Amino acid sequence: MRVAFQLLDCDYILPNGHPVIRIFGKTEDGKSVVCFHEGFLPYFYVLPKVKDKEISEFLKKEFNNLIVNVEEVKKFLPIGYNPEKVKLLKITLSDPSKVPKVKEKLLSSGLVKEAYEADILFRYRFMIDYGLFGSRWYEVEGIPVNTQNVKAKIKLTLKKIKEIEPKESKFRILTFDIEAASEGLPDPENTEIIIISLYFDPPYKKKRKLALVATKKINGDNILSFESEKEMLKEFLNIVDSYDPDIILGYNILRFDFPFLLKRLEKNKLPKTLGRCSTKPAVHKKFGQTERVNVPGRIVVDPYPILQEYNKKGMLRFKRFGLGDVAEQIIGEGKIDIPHSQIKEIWEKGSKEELRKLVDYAIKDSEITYKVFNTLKLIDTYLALSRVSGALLQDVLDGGEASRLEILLIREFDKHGFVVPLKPSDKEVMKRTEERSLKGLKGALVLDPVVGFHKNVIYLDFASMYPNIIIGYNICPTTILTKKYDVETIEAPNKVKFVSKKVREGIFPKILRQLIESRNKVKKKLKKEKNEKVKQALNAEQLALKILANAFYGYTGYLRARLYLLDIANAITASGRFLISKTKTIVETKTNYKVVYGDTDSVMIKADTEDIEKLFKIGEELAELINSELGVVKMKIESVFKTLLILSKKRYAGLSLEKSDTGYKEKIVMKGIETVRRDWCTLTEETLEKILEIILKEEKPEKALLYIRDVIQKLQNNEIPIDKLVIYKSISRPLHLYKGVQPHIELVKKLKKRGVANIPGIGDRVGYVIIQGPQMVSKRAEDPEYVKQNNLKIDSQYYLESQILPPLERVFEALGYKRQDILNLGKQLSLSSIVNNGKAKKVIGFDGFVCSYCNETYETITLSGRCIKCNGPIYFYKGKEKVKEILWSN
DNA sequence: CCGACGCGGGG
DNA sequence: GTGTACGCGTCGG
Repeated sequence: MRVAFQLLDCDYILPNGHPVIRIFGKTEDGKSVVCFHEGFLPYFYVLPKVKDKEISEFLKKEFNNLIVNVEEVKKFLPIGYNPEKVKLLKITLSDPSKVPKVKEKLLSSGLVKEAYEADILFRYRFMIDYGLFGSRWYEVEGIPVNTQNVKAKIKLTLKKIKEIEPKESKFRILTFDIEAASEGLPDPENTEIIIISLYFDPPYKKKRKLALVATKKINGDNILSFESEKEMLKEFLNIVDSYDPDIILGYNILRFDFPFLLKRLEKNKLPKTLGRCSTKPAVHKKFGQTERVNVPGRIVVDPYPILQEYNKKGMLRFKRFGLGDVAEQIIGEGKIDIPHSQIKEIWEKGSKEELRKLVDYAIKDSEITYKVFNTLKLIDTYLALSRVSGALLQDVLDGGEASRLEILLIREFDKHGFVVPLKPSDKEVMKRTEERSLKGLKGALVLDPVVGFHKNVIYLDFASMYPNIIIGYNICPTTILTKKYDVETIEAPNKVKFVSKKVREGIFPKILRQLIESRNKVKKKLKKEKNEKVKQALNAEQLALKILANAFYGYTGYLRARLYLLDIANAITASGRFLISKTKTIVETKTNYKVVYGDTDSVMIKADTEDIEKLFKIGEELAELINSELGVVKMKIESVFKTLLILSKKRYAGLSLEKSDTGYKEKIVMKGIETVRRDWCTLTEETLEKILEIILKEEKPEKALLYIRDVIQKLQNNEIPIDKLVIYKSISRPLHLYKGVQPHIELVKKLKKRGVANIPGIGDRVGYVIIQGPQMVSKRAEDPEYVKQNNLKIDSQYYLESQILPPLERVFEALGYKRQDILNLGKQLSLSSIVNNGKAKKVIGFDGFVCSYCNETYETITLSGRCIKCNGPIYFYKGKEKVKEILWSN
C-alpha cells in the first residue's frame, strides 16, 4: 500500500533484541499513520591509536555478540583544516542503548584517541541517514501490519519513502487543564485531581468543551461526573485514546499538569499510556532545572515557555505570564475570577452554583489556552523550524537554539564526508569555561552614544551581519587553520586564520549561503502571495530560516556545543567590531555627518535636513559609500528617525519612519526602555509613554514637564484612579516564613486581623496601594477596595519617588537633569504655579527658569533652552541658588 | 564587581 | 533513551 503523511514523531523499540524504527505521521485527511522499519543498526566512529585488529579483538572479547561489524572508513576530521581524509573505524552494533557503554569502554581502554557520533540519538541517526526531516511530507510504500502495540488508523512497513510537496497540516488538538483542592500548591503525592477540563479542536462527539468532575454532586451539559478520581482518570484515558490527538496542549502543563496527572495515574494504579503506543508510557523527566514530557507519537505543547521565548526575542511583550494576563492581552478574554485559595472551600462545601462556577472556571482555562494558541498560531514557526532543521517538532519546541541547529549541522557534515565530535563531557565543559575566563569572549562593539535629543537621524544596519561575516571570512571548524599549510588563507581581525574559499568552502558558510538564499526566495514568494494561509506558512518559513542563520554565532560560543570553538566565536565578534568601527570612521572622515550611536551591526547618523525624501537618499548614498569600502557585509538603510532621544548605551527612543509600499510608516521605537514592567503600576507606564510621546512627537520637552507636574498634582489631590496605582506581588510561602517586611505580606496580615472574607493564600496575587501614614512604607500597604470605600489618601510622595520618578529619571537625565532636579522641579513648579496662579514672578529668589541676560522668567524650560526674547542662556533657580545651566542638544 | 540563591507558571 | 540542559533578578559579601 501507499500512503502520504506529515512526519510527526520517530522512535524505536527493541522487541526481540533488534531495533525497530517507528515513524508517526498524519495524513492530509486526518488519519494517523505508523511506519515500521527493521534492519537499521546503530554505529559510531573511532580514531584508532593502535592496530585495527587489536580494537576488533578487544570489542569481540568485551562485547562479543553486541558487535555486528567493524570496518575501516575514510572521513574528514571536523575541527581544524586538513586536506586529507583520515582512516577511522566504523563500529556497528545491534542495540542502540548499549552504544554509550561500548564508547566509554573504548575510550578508557586507551586503544582509541577519539570517538565520533556515538551520542546521536538513534532516531536521528536513522532520519539523517534516510534523509528524513521532521514535519515534512513523505509518501511511503509498504505492507500493512497488524499490531496492537501502536494505535493508528494506518500501520505499515517501510519499503520505500520519498519526500513530497508539503500540504496543509491536519492536527487534532486536545487542550486540558486540571484542578486540585488544597491549601497552597497541591502536592500530587496526597492531593487528588478534582476536575479535568478539556477543549477539543476539531470537536469531539460534536462538543468543544467538556469537564470531567470527580463528584456526583453536579452534572450538566458539558459535564461528566464520577464517583471518584480514579473513575474520572479512567474516562480521561478513554477520551485521549478515542479522540487520538496529535497535539496535547495546556498552560504550564510541562511543569504542573502533566507531572501531576502522571503521578495521580500511578497512585491510582492506572496505565500512563497516553501516547500512540500501548507499551511505552508518557513520561515526565526533570534534569537540572529543565523539565520535559514525552508522549510517544504525540506532541506536547505548552504555550508558557513559548511565550517566554517570544518575549525574550521582543516579538511580544508581557508584564506577567499568568494564563489570565496573557489571555487578556492576546484574545481580550481572561479567566473566570476565582481566587486559588477558594477552590478547596468551594469543592468541599460550596453550593451547586458555586461548584458550577468552579467547573466553568476550569473549562474556561482550557478554552482560553487554546484560543491564545490558535490566535498566535503558536506552532507555525516551530513547524517551519522543524522542516528546515530536520529536528522533530517536539524537540524543536523543547530544545534551545543549539539543539535545533545541531541536527542540521550533523546532516551537512555527514553529507560532506566529515564526522562530528561528541557532545562535551562535564569535564570538557569545565575546561572550556576556564579557557573562556582566561582568554575571554569579547562581544559586540557598542559605540559611545551622544546622549541627548537629536533630530533627523539616519539608521543604517548590516543585513544579517554575523551570518555574512561567517560567509565572508569563510569561518568554519573545517577551515580554521590549526596547523601550518601552504595554502591561501583569510585572517580575521583577531588574527585567527581560515583557509580561503578557493581551498575549501567551509560547511558553516555553505549552509548559511543556502539559508539566506532560500529566505530571499521565500520572501519574494511572500510578496506575491495573496492566500492568507499560504502567506502565514511562508512567513513562518522565512522566520525559521532567519532564526537558524542567526543561531550559528551563538552556537560556536555555546559551551555545550559539539562544535564549540572560542577562536571562531571571537573571530566573528572581532570582525563585527572591526566593521562597525570602520563604518564610523568612513562616515566621519569622508563625509561631514556625525555618528551619534551604533550597536553591533547598526549606526545612527545625524543629518542636516528635515526633508524625509532627502534623508532616505542620503542614507542610501552613505550605505553605498560604506559598502564600496568594506565589501564583506552589505549595509542598508533601515529607517529614519525624525526625532531620537538617546539615554545611554542600549537605551533610546525615537520616532521612526520606515519606507513601505504605501509611503512611510511612522512609529515610536523604544529600545531598553521598558514601559511595561511587573513592579510598576499602570500610572508609571502611562506617564512614561506619554512623556516620550510628547518629547518625540511634539518635540516639546517643556510640555512633558508640565505633564509630569500635572500628574504630581493629581496624585496629591487624590485625583488618580486608585486602580492605576495598584502594585501586584504574589505570596510565595506561608506568612510566618517571611523574614523581611514586605508590603503585600503586611497587607495580608492586616486583612486577617480585620476579619475579611477571602484572604489571599499562597500563590495568590495581592494588589495593594501605599497610603499616607507615619509608619514605614511596607506597613502602609492597603487593599485598593478598602481605600476606595474609606476614601483614604494615597502616599503621593511614595508614588512620586518610588514609582513615577525612577523611569522618568533616565529620560530627563538625557535632557540635562539629575534626579534631584526633576524632583525639585516637579514640586517647585507645582508649588509656584499654585502660589503664583500659574505665573512665575520675575525676581531672583523663586524656583524656576530665568534668562541670565534679560531676566525673563519661564515657568518651564523653553524648547531651545534659550530665552525666546533675547536668545540668552537660561538658568534654573532654586531659591537664590543657580542650580544648573540648561542646554538642549539641537 | 562577583557569586550564590530563588523564582517563574501551575492549584 | 546512543541525551541529562533555563535565565534573570536580587541579595549579601
